[in-house]
Amino acid sequence: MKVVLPDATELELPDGATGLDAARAIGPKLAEQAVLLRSNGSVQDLRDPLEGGQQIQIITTRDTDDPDALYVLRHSAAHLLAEAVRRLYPGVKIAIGPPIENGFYYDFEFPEPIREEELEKVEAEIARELKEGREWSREEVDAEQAKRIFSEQGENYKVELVDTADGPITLYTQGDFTDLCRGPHLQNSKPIKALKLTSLAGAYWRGDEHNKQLTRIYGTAFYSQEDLDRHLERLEEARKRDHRRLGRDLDLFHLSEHAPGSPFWHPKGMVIWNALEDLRRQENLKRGYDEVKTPLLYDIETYITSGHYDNYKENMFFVDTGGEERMALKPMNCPGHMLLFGSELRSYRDLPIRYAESSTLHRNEPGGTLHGLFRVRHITQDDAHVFVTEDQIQDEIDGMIDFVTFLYNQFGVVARAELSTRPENRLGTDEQWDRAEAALEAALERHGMDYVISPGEGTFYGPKIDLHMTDVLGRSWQMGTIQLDYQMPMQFGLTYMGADNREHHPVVIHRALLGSLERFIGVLIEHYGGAFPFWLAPVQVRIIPVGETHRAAAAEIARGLREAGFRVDVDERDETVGKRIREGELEKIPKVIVYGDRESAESLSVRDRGGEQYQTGLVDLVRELATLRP
RNA sequence: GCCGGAGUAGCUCAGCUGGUAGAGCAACUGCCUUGUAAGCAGUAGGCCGUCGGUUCGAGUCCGACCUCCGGCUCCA
Repeated sequence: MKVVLPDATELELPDGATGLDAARAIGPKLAEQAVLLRSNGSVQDLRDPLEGGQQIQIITTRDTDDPDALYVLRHSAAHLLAEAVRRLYPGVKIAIGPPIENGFYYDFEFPEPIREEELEKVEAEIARELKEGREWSREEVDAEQAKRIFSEQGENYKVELVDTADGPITLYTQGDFTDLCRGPHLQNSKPIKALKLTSLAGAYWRGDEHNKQLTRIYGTAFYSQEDLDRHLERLEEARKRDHRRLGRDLDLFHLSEHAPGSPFWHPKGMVIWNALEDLRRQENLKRGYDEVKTPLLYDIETYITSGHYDNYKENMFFVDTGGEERMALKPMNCPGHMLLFGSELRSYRDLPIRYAESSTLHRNEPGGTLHGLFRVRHITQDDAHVFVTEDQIQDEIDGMIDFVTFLYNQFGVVARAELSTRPENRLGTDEQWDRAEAALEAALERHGMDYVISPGEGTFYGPKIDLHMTDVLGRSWQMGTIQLDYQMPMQFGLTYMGADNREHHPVVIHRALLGSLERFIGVLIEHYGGAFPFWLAPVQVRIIPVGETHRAAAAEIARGLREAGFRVDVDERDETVGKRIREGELEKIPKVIVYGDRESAESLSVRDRGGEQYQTGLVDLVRELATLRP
């Protein structure tokens, strides 16, 4: 048979030859360095037989940055971890151990809980394995055989995996350790030049909290020590952009144990908050939304009607009013907006009705989930509920996608869109779902947005589009959401009078575009690394008078800039110019003006963030700064 | 909520096997009169997260709780 190499030449091989055979045919060095085979974009184990006509590419230990090469390396590293743990902890059961972005993990059920300091011991055992060297062999077996092997070893998790596996069952063996595994794996452990166990965590078997919680050991591995060092450096750099750290360093906000999950916004953080609010308000008005304000506290009856009492109680804060009655803080704006819509007779001529509101929501998020500004209990969404007829859905969704694209473009942030479709348990007719899903998808298509479909992940009341962004440590957070809802208007008995002189239920679209202001600001802080663009910067211009005698003139310049609408402060502390410049730089202020004997209002000395300097007059500076506003 | 880790000055962190707490930066005071990323000196600052226990004695050992950090689950 013949296979095709990357340079389009053909290689003649005997039938049944493997990737490794192909590598040997090309050269012994290549065979030695080979780690896996890529064929038409998918990866394949070197020990797999090839098919005639197949396009092949041999990936080697020199492809140290190739994601697939790292993947296979880390997958094999995970097996070394499992072998080590099994040797050190008799009675341990092994579950699964895949490679992940930036590393790998393996889940175990330990007979006795283990502590983080024991990882060193495990690491030492792996080092010993690496020193001895391990070779992987691959074997294909049938399900019965595999189950027998693993039940003899008492590995019930593996037995369960075999039961749910599809396709051929493969086993990989290194030394005296055999694992159920799809592969691919390295030929041997030589390419693993750097390996580090990073953390210990609990993880539910099959990701289901009703199942037993296993112990997960995380680690990472590289083709060289330098690569590992670089990776650790990158992590360190990422931590410097962490919004929690920058929030304190730049004096934007703080969190207190007296109000867990509820940020205290400092004056400088409030500047950014208000800039977002201004943008939101201005655009909402342009796009036909009406701003409303509805109560924070409602009686339980309201939440029973909305379904929150049955479905969301665990996450709500209840308030004892002193008498019989209990009330609850709103976790969402929808019940209020339903009551508002229902407070008057509505005509089809009134629709769409677009209620926008960004008041405070409270959600009692579980303690272990709180996280800086990304997961809070005090939530402020740029929320809106739009009441439409079915015919208006398409245009309305379209407008929302346009809106959200506009907003994200203001900051140069990119979100990943996800379309969640009808779940098993749902309300409404299939025809309604067909139309609703089609409307969402058409809007995404029309705007040329990349999106993935999550089948069955819609809410029980309708499909939705969610927008996700990633933080500085690679964690994904949901930002904006657009949800179609046929049900809540019915629960609240909302109607409008149609052109046919009959009552109809409106459809409601729940939508938050930035998502929560808290989370969005968290993303912005990390996105800019604290160096906000001029229009968002809490302090836009700082003036540093060189000496005491320059303070009056500096104050005068500051007054002029403030009158022109800029945020200016003057650092007239009795510190050296060098020190004050350094601090301005650390505070990431976009423009620093040094004012001394050589300067005048006609000739100012301006320093850009980063160190670039130029001379300009006050009038020209005002003109320049005005162009930096959106 | 679950698993692991951590809470010492405003911030970053030292504090050994138990013997009454320390540095740098910040703050304050004085000197210097400052020119594009840290001038010099001094002073002050701590219920060692909270509560309980062991001990002659606890920052240090044990327990509970609170908060934070890394995961899991859940979510904007």
